[in-house]
Amino acid sequence: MKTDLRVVKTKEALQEALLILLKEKTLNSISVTEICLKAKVNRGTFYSHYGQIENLFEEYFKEIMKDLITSYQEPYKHVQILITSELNPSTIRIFHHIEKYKKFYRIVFSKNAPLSYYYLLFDQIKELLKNDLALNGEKEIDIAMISAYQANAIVGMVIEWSKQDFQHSANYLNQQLVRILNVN
Amino acid sequence: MKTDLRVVKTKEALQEALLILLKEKTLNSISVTEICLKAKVNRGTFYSHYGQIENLFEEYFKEIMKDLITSYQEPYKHVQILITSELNPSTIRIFHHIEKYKKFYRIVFSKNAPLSYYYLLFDQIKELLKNDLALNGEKEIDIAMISAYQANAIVGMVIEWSKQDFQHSANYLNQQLVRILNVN
DNA sequence: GGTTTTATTGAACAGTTGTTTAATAAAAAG
DNA sequence: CTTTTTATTAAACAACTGTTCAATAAAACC
Repeated sequence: MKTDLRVVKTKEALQEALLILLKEKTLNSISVTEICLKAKVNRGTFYSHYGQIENLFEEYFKEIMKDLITSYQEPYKHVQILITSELNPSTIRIFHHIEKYKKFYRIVFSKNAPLSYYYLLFDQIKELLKNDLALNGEKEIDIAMISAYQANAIVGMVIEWSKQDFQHSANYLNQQLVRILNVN
Repeated sequence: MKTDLRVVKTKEALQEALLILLKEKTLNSISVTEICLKAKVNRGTFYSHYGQIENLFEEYFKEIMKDLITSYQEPYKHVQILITSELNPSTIRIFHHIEKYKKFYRIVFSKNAPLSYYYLLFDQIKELLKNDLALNGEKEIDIAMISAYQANAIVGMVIEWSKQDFQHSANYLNQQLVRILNVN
């Protein structure tokens, strides 16, 4: 099962066309026709690969998710002493990753973005946190539930952050997270 | 500034048409043309009021949000065996409300639903929780952040719940929430 | 009840959508 | 290099979109 070169080419062309158009206008003012025109790809070909523009963006967003994983796993390095013992230091990197790609997260968190983008982020953070999850003999806890709880709590902060157009620094978010966790 | 009777009538007609169509097919297979045909309303009139179908559903969803508020504020009755350590009396009402309207929350949490629905729910829960928020002299905590954190944590559980098509009971969700809060 | 204001209508518009078809061109396989 | 396989293309399709316009009808106002 090789990947046909033609497929790779057209997908790349469509990806790039979308990125170019996103610099000029908003995601849902962009039409399929327009993307295909810029990518020099037949409209039928677009539909056979993606079906809708959202799926094209989603494919790009998956690349960004890869950066989230590596960012999360990369320990300390960029952190300036800050940390308390209460906070899992890896968590820290999530906010920095988002700050780095805030241009795209503005789209992800915009009102008419489909939930599918949100879910990609949510599922990824859930997965990352799940590995670090230490349940001290709490047998009755539904792992899926507590992971969803913790992951989405962090995304909640990001939503708040995005609503203020990412004015705060990533470090501020970390600081707040530490304090919130200490309240409980 | 009175509300013109004609406006009320057309909006009601459009609302009802949407609800009827939602029983037959999914939200994004429904066209504006179709709604207007069923509502006996001119397409131009639809556009002058809503612009897109999502806004029509949003208006309906706001009605459901009113139920969330009254549900949350109404004193708790439905439980037979009341174990105080296992019950979080305020949040259980949120879970019951969602269970009651799960038919609509399936739409709200579907992959291609716009984030705007999510935000309506999130903002409402945030608001409800904010009133009950007791910060014991934690001056440095950003109220907006901790509210977003807590509200979205609960919504996170609901996402997980919806991904299992609301198979669990509202009581199960609440039980889990209590246990999760005790871990911290 | 008569007048004024304003929401709704119908019709038309160019443009987009999503799908399908046979023809073509490009890659893979031998 | 030749054959086979398969992705892409162009063209055409009915349907839907979003917008605009003057004409009409229905409320609001006094």
